[in-house]
Amino acid sequence: MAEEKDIFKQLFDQEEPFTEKQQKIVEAAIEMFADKGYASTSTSQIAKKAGVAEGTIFRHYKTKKDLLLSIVSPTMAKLIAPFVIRDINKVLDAKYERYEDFLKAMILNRQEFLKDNMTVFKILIQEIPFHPELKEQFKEHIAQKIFEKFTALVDHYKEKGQIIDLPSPAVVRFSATSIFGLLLVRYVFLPEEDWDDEKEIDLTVQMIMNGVGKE
Amino acid sequence: MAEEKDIFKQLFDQEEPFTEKQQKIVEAAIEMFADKGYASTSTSQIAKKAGVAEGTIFRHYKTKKDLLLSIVSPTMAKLIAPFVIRDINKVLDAKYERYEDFLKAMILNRQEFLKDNMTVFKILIQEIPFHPELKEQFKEHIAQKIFEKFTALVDHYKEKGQIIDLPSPAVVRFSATSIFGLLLVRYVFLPEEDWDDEKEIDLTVQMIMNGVGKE
Amino acid sequence: MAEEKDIFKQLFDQEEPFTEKQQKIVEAAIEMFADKGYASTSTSQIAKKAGVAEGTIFRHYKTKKDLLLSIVSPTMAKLIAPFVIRDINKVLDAKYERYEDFLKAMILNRQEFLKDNMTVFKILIQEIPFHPELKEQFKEHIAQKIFEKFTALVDHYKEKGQIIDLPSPAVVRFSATSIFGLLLVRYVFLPEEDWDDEKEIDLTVQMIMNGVGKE
Amino acid sequence: MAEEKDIFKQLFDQEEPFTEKQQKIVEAAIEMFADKGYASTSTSQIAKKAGVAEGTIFRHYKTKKDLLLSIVSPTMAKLIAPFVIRDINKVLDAKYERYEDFLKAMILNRQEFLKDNMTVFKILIQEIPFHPELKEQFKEHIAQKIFEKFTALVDHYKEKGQIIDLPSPAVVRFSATSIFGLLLVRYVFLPEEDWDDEKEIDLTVQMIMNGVGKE
DNA sequence: TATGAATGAGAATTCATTCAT
DNA sequence: AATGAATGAATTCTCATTCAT
Repeated sequence: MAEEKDIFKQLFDQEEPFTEKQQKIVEAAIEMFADKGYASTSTSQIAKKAGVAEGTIFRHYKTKKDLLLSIVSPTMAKLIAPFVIRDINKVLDAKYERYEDFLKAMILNRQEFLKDNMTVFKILIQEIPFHPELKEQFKEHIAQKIFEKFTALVDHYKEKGQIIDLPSPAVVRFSATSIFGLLLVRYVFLPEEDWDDEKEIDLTVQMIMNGVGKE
Repeated sequence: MAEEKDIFKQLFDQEEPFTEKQQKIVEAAIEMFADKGYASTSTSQIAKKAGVAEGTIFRHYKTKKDLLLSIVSPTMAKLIAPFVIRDINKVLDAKYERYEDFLKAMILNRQEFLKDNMTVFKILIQEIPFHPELKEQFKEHIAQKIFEKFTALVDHYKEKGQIIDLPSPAVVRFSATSIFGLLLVRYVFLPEEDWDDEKEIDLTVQMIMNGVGKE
Repeated sequence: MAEEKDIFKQLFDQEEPFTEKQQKIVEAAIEMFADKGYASTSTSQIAKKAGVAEGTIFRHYKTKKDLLLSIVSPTMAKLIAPFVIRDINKVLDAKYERYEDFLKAMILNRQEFLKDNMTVFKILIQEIPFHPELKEQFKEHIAQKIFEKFTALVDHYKEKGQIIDLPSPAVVRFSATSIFGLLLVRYVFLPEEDWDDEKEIDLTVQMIMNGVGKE
Repeated sequence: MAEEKDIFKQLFDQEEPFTEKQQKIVEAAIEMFADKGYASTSTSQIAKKAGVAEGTIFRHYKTKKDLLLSIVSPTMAKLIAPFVIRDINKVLDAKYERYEDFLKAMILNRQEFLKDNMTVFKILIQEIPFHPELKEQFKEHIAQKIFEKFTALVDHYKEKGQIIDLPSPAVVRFSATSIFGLLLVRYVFLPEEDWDDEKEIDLTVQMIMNGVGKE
């Protein structure tokens, strides 16, 4: 289990040194952006919550939008980190013989990541529609890459005779939206409910496999 | 096909008469709210786009938020219309013997509705997180009701031996997020792509059935 | 004397209707821009002096710079009005047989104009160096045009044998800076001194004529 | 030519030693003040252009205005240096028998000075209107002194029968504004043009002499 | 019903200056 | 001497809302 972390571990960890105040600003901003949305959060409110002068925010971030991007962009990158490693197929081949093992490992891993980044993820989801740059960034760098890799993966397991003969894109969309749906509901829509995460994941994987798996 | 409309037909149709200007205002607001978000759209921009004076907006809507609610609330109501009719089970019993027939009919119907209300639906999805009243309204009146009815439906088809023995809530969540995922991707995330709607729906239903269907 | 006004009368008089508040804003802005300079005058100070809300300024002028330009540009146009009338030579021919008569009439006329527009003229002079658009506007539309017309005029009086055989541009520059110098000192640098305007003008014309006149 | 330098040589040469950073700051400030004006140049921009930290500026100059004055005041003093030497009349008597010789020598000398200090001179001219202290300083110490000495000079040459019988102040103003006009146009307004300096000066002197000279 | 000028609270951002290191 | 993070007052500009016409 520990070794799985190796595969999916976060690839981008080079954070610049933050001053104490800057840290406070980012924390305050994350909390407020998630709560009320970027557009409805004023820099003066952020400053007050962070316990700094308003000017201090603009010493570290040229604009309010810069602050948003500095929060959201790294998370976007980390979100797809597991999919950008080279030769993912070979690695998976060695590690996960069955599609469902891979699915479960991946869900667990991304869930772990989301648990730690739930708030920023919420901001990401909420703000993407309103910021063309974010949308673009997301589409080109994230959605595209995940889709490609995932399709390759499905092809891979298809060849091994584990997946039924449906168009790979459909399988991918189905698998992805199933997982995305679970995580969205679990962490964004109804985070306050009691969840038996292990069981939910098992069920989801099981149902996906029933849907696309071959005997 | 005409009869299906009977079941899912829209229940709330009592619109007050709009003046021409008011119509223009609402149209402009819908377009801009969907595009840039409620908080980032100014009443002056709406007025300009609608070709009316700024004051005119406030003749018809006491506040900017009133304008938002007047747009979004009716759509929320209509969205669940199919699920609030009494004795839905009996009706379904008579009409759709199989779970998958029901699923397909429902998806087709809601898709039709979304096609006509895509923009407002987008606004609804985008603004819910930022407006506690909307969130509350949505949770209590919409999600709750759909979940209840849907669970009853699943129990209904379970009794008929068409659904495997998983906890009904899990089946509901799985079915719902699969459908919701499809519609979300289709109409909110990637509306510009070319879609073979009929086929996508069939595939989705098929996979859901593979996931939860018996035999 | 009244007829001279005909020749040099202001050509651009189409002012849009100002609201009372707008008038107040412009008056306050003119006074303060002249006194402290554009950059050192804040819109809140202008608003206070004009007795309006700060927002009102931006209802009438999109930006602070717009306010400046709306004040300065028309004056720039009016300043050269006398030189843009067609067939100025013919008119002059009929009216002023001698170069010095023309000079005196023109100085008197422009002096009249400056007396009425001293403050805006001061702003113009002071702000031109700091605003590339103004500089450009001034160079291309004003300086250029005056220089051309003036050169033609000098040629005209040269042909009549009234001006000595120096390069026309030099004569123009000398005449112009002599006049400009007088007006600058009189109205911008030392407006508070007691001046015998008639006499100063006569002296200046006399010295210019001594400098460039024949015989 | 070397001896002329004696007469007009700069009187104030005691500059304090500048650190390298300080030098950079002053250079940056001069360039930016001349370009955008004092009020529109921020200390942070100066710091960036000078390649120093913002705080460093305030190590050397208590305030931003101090920085301006430290740049502008010495130039103001040097500008009138030639006129503050005692017994200028006697010196001139010995050196320049004719008014026009004196004029030409002086213009050449001041032109040399301006050529080396054009940028600071531009700042001086541009900022005087906005800073009462500067204005005061200029009027009392500069304009006043030049005017007095110049008047004495004109009287001096009048007695020698070289200048016609006009009121000396008028002659002074005329001569001064002619020269000032030339230098202003040459170095502030149109510095980029090609100038035949020698010739322009000769022409100006000639025209002044025609204007005020006897025979 | 419709207008649009006017408002004042508040938004993002800039700025000269201070101070601990 | 030099730094650069921090400040808070001030600046330009926006915005939802009001109201006399």
